[in-house]
Amino acid sequence: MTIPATPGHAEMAGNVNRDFLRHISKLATGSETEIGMPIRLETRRVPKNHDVFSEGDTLRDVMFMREGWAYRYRLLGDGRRHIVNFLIPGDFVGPYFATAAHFCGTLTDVTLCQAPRSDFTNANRDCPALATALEAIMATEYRLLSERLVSLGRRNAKERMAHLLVELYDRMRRVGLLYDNSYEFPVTQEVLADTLGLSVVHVNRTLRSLREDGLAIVGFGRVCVRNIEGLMEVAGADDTAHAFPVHAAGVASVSLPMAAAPAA
Amino acid sequence: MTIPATPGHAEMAGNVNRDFLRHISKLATGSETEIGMPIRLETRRVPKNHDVFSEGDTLRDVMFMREGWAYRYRLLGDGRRHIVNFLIPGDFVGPYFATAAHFCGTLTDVTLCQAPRSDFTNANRDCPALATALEAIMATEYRLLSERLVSLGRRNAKERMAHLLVELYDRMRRVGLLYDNSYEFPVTQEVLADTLGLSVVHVNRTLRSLREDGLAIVGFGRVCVRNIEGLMEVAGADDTAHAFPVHAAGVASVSLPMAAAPAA
DNA sequence: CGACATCTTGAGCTGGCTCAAGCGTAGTGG
DNA sequence: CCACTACGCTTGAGCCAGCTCAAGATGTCG
Repeated sequence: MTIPATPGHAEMAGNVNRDFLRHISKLATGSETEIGMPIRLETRRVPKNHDVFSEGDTLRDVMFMREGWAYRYRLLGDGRRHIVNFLIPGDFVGPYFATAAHFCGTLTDVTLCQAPRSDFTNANRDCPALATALEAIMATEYRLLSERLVSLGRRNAKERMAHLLVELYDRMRRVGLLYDNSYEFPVTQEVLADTLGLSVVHVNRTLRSLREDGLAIVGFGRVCVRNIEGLMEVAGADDTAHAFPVHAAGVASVSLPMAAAPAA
Repeated sequence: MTIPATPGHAEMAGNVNRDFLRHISKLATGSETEIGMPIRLETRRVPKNHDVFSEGDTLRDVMFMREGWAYRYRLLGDGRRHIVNFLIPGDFVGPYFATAAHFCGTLTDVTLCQAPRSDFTNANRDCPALATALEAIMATEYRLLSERLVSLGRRNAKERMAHLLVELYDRMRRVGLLYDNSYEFPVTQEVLADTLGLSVVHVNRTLRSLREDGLAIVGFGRVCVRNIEGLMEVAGADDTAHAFPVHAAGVASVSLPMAAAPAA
């Protein structure tokens, strides 16, 4: 579950998220490297089932996922929980702001790389490409979030589940963590329920239904996609077409200078 | 429904959104003004019930709401619609990206101010405060969106409705458009349904229920809040406490230099 | 005045919920 | 090495929040 930083990834130029990931990856290889500006990326480990930070925390550091799975969540007064988003290797953990607007918990042991927010802001100012890349990442997150919103608002249980599985299929593929149409998925049905706004029982039945339709098998910490076209169709293919590409014309040409920075 | 740019707003210093609003307001007063960098803010009008832009559009301009109500929405293949967000005066319309990820439609006649994305990017680079403010705006939008996500995932119809009304109460108040605990609300029950993931019929019953509880009266293009504490309690006060403040320590001290720019 | 949009209410239906029970597996401590 | 516990998965049964269908009222605009 480590970000592969092999030359094989060079073909994926033009994708900011991926370029940035390579960048992060390279930075994280050595314990600290320069980005034109002095940014020290530290490595931090958080064990499984712990919070990385809590709602309301003031955070000195900006963070990226290096290994493992985490999730953003919020709690309601009476104990109800809603999971906003999953975080996989390469994802920006944030927060975008010095004050965390949500909790962040781990599903597995997690390795983060982090840098003081102030350093980051400076580098951001002095390196337009970095700023653009970050903007792109934010835009992508916004897009994912609104896509999820559409799911909860207007899709039924099966469609929601299919949509989530396709989204993660795509995200895992982008970071080279898709193997033979399957990917690691350390997510219990309870967590899934809190993500999709369903009950655990109904999540179970929905997964069974997808399995019986030969679309995907979810369990034992993995998702095995049997029929990605079918899954996308259930998810609402028209919609996902716009949603998943990270891209964007205006950013495709960005090449992060620090991606070429030598590892220490 | 015009952004008031009266001195009375000076007391609200420290709130980026509001500072920025005043800034936009001032800029829009004259047809063009300088922001240290040459940014020409043009005014554009879009009539009621029209799209400002469509999903997939490549947009030359970055836009802000000056007057009127609009909304971001997405469509599913079979015609289902989901409304992601409402846009009120002072809001950044975006898109954050050159390619629109959603439709943007108007609920009333709308006046926008807009500037070419390229100009904006330059100004953004040369004016750290502007960049920070934009970042804050994005973070706020992200927060609103995840709050809405929690609503759709884990709140029932009444809670969702109350939450939305409180959110808008707060946003309208921030831009000085709250009058005697009521605000303009040019939103049909159908639009409301597509926002909250409910049916029109159930929206109607939910509004009746809130009315009968003496919490809020929604209709005739207005929301009249009768009992804001009660409404917040139904919405889940604990949660909203974190959600609504735009603020954030790290940004509170930002004072946009161009906010002081003289009108033409 | 006709056409259309919006709101309202009743009546019956259903997708997803709750409650409850059973099962397999992974620790954990004696 | 074997209880014992805890957690996650699975399935059945009954229920209900919110849905769909239907019809009428009201307003509005050309």
